Parts: sequence; structure tokens; C-alpha cells
Amino acid sequence: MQDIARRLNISRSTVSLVLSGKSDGRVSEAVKKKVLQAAKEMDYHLNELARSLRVGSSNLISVIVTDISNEFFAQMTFHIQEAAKKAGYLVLTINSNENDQEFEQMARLLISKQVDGIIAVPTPGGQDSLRMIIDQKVPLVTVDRFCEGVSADYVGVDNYEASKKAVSELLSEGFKKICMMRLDLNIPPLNERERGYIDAMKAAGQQEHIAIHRIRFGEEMERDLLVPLDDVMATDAVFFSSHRVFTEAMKVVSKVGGVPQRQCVLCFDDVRPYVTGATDIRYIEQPIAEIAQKSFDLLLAKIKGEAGTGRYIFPTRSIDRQSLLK
Amino acid sequence: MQDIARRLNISRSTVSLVLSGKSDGRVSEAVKKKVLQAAKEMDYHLNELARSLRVGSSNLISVIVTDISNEFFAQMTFHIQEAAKKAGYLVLTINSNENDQEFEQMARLLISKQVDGIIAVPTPGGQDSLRMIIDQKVPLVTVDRFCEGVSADYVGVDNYEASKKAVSELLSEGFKKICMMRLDLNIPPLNERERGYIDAMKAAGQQEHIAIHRIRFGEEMERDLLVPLDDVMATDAVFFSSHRVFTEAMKVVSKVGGVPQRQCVLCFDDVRPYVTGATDIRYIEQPIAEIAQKSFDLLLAKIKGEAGTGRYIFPTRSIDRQSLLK
DNA sequence: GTGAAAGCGCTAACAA
DNA sequence: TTGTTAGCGCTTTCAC
Repeated sequence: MQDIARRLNISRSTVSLVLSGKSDGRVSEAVKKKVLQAAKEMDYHLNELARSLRVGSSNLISVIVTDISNEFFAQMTFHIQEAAKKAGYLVLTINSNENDQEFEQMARLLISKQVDGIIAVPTPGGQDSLRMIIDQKVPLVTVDRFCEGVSADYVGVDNYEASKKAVSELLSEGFKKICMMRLDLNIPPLNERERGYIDAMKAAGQQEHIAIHRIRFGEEMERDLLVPLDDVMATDAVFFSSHRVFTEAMKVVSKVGGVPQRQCVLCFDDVRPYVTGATDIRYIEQPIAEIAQKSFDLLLAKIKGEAGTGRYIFPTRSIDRQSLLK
Repeated sequence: MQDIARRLNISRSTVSLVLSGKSDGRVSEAVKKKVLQAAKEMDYHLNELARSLRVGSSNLISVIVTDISNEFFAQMTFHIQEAAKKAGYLVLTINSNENDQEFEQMARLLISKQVDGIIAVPTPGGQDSLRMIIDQKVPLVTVDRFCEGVSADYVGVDNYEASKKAVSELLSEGFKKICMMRLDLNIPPLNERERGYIDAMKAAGQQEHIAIHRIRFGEEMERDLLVPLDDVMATDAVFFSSHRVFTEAMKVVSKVGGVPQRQCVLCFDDVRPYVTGATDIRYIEQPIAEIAQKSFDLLLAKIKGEAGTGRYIFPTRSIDRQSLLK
């Protein structure tokens, strides 16, 4: 900047004025043109770091998910990024790996980096980290998992009702023995989905068929999937409480020849691409794009200083065979 | 920092020394302890922006993919992020949406943000943007797609050989009429995979059965998939040139009852979770984790000033029915 | 072992 | 319309 000022025999502030687009009428057109010209010739790129330091905002936000390679979070992140791009923000994506310590450590690092805001999927015991973020006056929006006792915005769906409804539909179609497979993570959405399943089964008088298989995430995953396999194969239908457990289960099942034909599969989150054969697969759809957009809008409002804290629940849709075929 | 210095009646430089861990023997233990204590009490977070400005490195890198919601790129990004985390870097993820202008614009923004390096999946016509990055002396590693005429590191696989081999295997098993479905993007990996398919068909004397369906990405996708559907259904096997075209095709096929049982499906990239039923599904596996790790290692070496430019080709594996079952 | 002072590249109030 | 100046929060050399 100094360089281009010297070259044109003008001062740095004039150059700054032009380059940051605040020259409306304050700088003559002639000078303006010369500055722009010189900047292009020298392939000059403004140092945003210095600008951020000076003006006190980095135009950086962060999205902390448990694992970006999880399809649901990957899609959510994509939509947040596109919204952020339009508003002039870049996004740092972080994986917490479901780990409280990692979450906390990364949150501290982000605060150090002076991010303007954070959209986070809380880890199971992450209340303290969330509170720390709020204490540091960094705008925060939580998404997907509601965190009790933390006064941050929340965006998500009604997991209980969605599960209950979908399982009830299965029951009323004649699938009686329905078991559930869920990850062994103590997080609200999975717990809610389990409650929904249980209540649906009870309401249909099928309480003796309630069977919930908890799958540990990580090393033990394959074993945990294999152990109850015979029981699972013997049911009328299987309710997978999330995309991740479904895909992992399918990898295992593929080794024993796939899902039995008469069996119905219900899953939380879009599994349409998995409908390759005769298997009756259905799913509960969350409006990911809307959730992402809302999360970003809320964050932006918070950054701008507007906003009060709230909870935003989006509707889900049960996609059954019929919906799939039309 | 000033605050904590004042509170302890010492100078800012001493505080800085302690907090940045450069106090080895230069600061007394007593003072050190007091500083650390005070920092904790005041919930002090170092301003990395200022540090970056001063020392001239941001500890930020960026990964530019076409679309983070694409499973292959999501996984690649995950592994890069974990590698970066270990090395003390945070990563800005960007979607180019296969668009040269967006890529260029984002690259400029990243340079402004003073990122220490960029790992990029080039867009079809992105040579100029890549050259610009190199001219600005920002370390650059390209991945997945080789970009002719740009002297940047490249990490990827041998798409031609992998396709040729997998298609040949299918042919030798008796699947004769094999068609290929690919996205209508003019990018090296897809072109190479097509060449591999064609050469395999020719080598087996099946040139009259060569049929390549180009699917446009975006709005027209569903239509492009629907139009050749009857022809595709009539083949012995379908070779999908990428994960994305496969999943999109499956969404469409699910509406007409799924893949015919006698038909075999071959796909580039891991589709194991899709093996839900009787369909014979196979795939070509890229070692994503290794590719990601290598990309980051190369970038880090470049950042550290070591490194010469090179191409790194990783081996693929054909996963057939047998491998799937063991 | 500790402090004073300069400066990273930029912006913004104020002066000219 | 343009220039001068101070300072964002940190690191680092050099003197004490």
C-alpha cells in the first residue's frame, strides 16, 4: 500500500480510501482510477489480517460439527458456506469428533483467531465450552442438538414427534416386530428418537417387541453391529436412528448378502440413493438447507447486534414408498 | 495483555514471553506462574490476528473443493483437517461449485486473508487462478485433478488404469453389454476413466456395445438420467464414473423400482453402504486418507520452504463381490 | 531476568 | 480533495 502510494506520489490514506471502496466523492475520479490501475498492475492484494486487526472484525465464522465426513453435516456445512459467502464471510470448519476436550480446545483457538461467530453442533458434555464461548461475547448458534441450560440460539427439528409418527405408520401397515439401532451416544436427538420409537410401539400394543441396539462409535462398531445381527434379521422392520449408523450397518450387512427382502428399513435422514433393489426403504427427511440458512441468518443477526435468543424447530417429512415413486 | 502486565506490575514483553511459551529460563518461575495464573483468572485469550500480523504467518490453510457435500471431498477434507489440526493449522473450506470465476474470486480472498497455503481441486478452466496463486507465492497443492501446464504439486490416482482394469474384469466375467454414465464435466479424472472404459471394451472386442451417457450437472440432471433409462436398463452392467452420478442415478432409479437383479453395477469410489439387496455392486476404491495426508504433508513442506514440485499417484483397489463378502 | 521501543499493514479522526 | 498521525495487539531486538 505504501508502495503504490509512493509510486503515485500520494498518501497511504488516499490509497486505503480507494481500495476499501470508501471513496464515494471523497477522492477524485482521476486519482481513483490511477490507484486502481496501479493496484492491478502490481497484483496487489489487501492484507485482510491488518484490516481485521484495525477494525476489530475478521469476517470469519466457524462451523463446528462432530465430523464433516458425515453426510448430514457435510450438507449442512455446504449450505452454511454458501450463505456465508454471499454475506462476505469465510468459514473455518472444525471436527469435534464427539469429544468434549477437542471441542473446547478448538473453541478457544477460534476465539483467539477472533472469529466473528460460531455455529456449533454441541458435543455430549459440552455445556461448559458453550458457556465459555458466550462469556467471551462471541455470537453463538447451536444446531441439530439442543443443549439444556445454555442460552444460545438453537435450530433443529422435533425428533420425538418425527420418529413416533414414522414408526406408527410402519406399525399400522402391518410391520409389528420393529427394532431400533442407534449409536451409543448420549445426545438429545438420538434420545428423543428413541423415546418416539418406544412410545409408538407402546401405543400399538407392541411393547414386548421393543428392542434397542446401541452401537458404539469407533473400533467396536463392527462388533456391536454383528452381535445382534441374527435378532435384527428376524424382525419385520429396522429403524435406524441416523444416517451414520445405517450406512455402517449396511457395510456389515453387505457381507452377509444384504437386507432380507421382506424386511422394511426406516431411517432418519435422506437415504434415497440407497434404494437400489427390492428392499422397502423409507426415511425421515430434515430440511437441511433451511436449517443451515436459518442458522446463518441467526448468527448474522447476532453479529450485527440485533437478535434475542430463541429456538427454531423445522418440520420433517416422512418419505414412504409412495412418495418415493411419484 | 497490557491489562495483565499492569495488574502484575511488569511489562508487556514479559507477559508475551510467558504466554507464547518462549520463557525457557529467560523469565523467573515465580513471575511465570503469576502470569499464567492471572491469564486464567481473566479468561485471557491471545489475539492471534495481531500475532499473525506481526510474525507474518496466519496458521491458516484452505481447502478448495468443488462441493463439500460430495462424499469423496467431504472425506478428503476431514482427513486434511485432522492432519492440519495436529500441525497447529486451522482450515478454511471453500466450494468452487465447479465455477472458474468463483474459484478465482475465492482464491483472491484467501490470499488477502494471508492463508499460509492452499490445497485445491482445480475447476475445469482454472489454470489462470492456479498460476495467480503461485505468482503470489502462496504454497499450492492440487489434488484429484491434474492441471496441465501448472507447476504445482499433484496428488491423485491413475484413473485410466483403474477403470480399464475394473471394466476388463467385468467383461471377463461375462458381462458384455456395459454402458458408462458420467457427468458432463470436462475434467481429467472423468476423461481418463472414459478412456479406460473404451479401451477395455475394445480390447474385449465389444466396441459395438460402447455407450457413454453424459449427464449434465444441475437442473438438467434428472432429465439427462431419465432419457437413456430404457437403454441403460437393457445392459448387462453399468459403469458409473463417480460417486455423485451414481447416487443421483439411484435416486431416479428408485422411482422405477430399483436396479434390475441381473444387472451389475460398477462405480468409482466406495459405495459399500449401498449394497442393501441382491444387486451385484462393485467399486473402485481410492485411498482417500492417504491422499489427504500426502496433500497436507506436501503443503506443509512447501510452507516450511523445503520441497520441490512433484506428482504423487496412489494405487486403487477393485472391490468385487468376493472382497465384499470376506 | 526484565523493560523500552519499534513496527507488522491497515483505518479513521482530524487537520490542512 | 488529500495528508498527518495515532493506534489495533502482538513480537522481538536491544539495552539495562
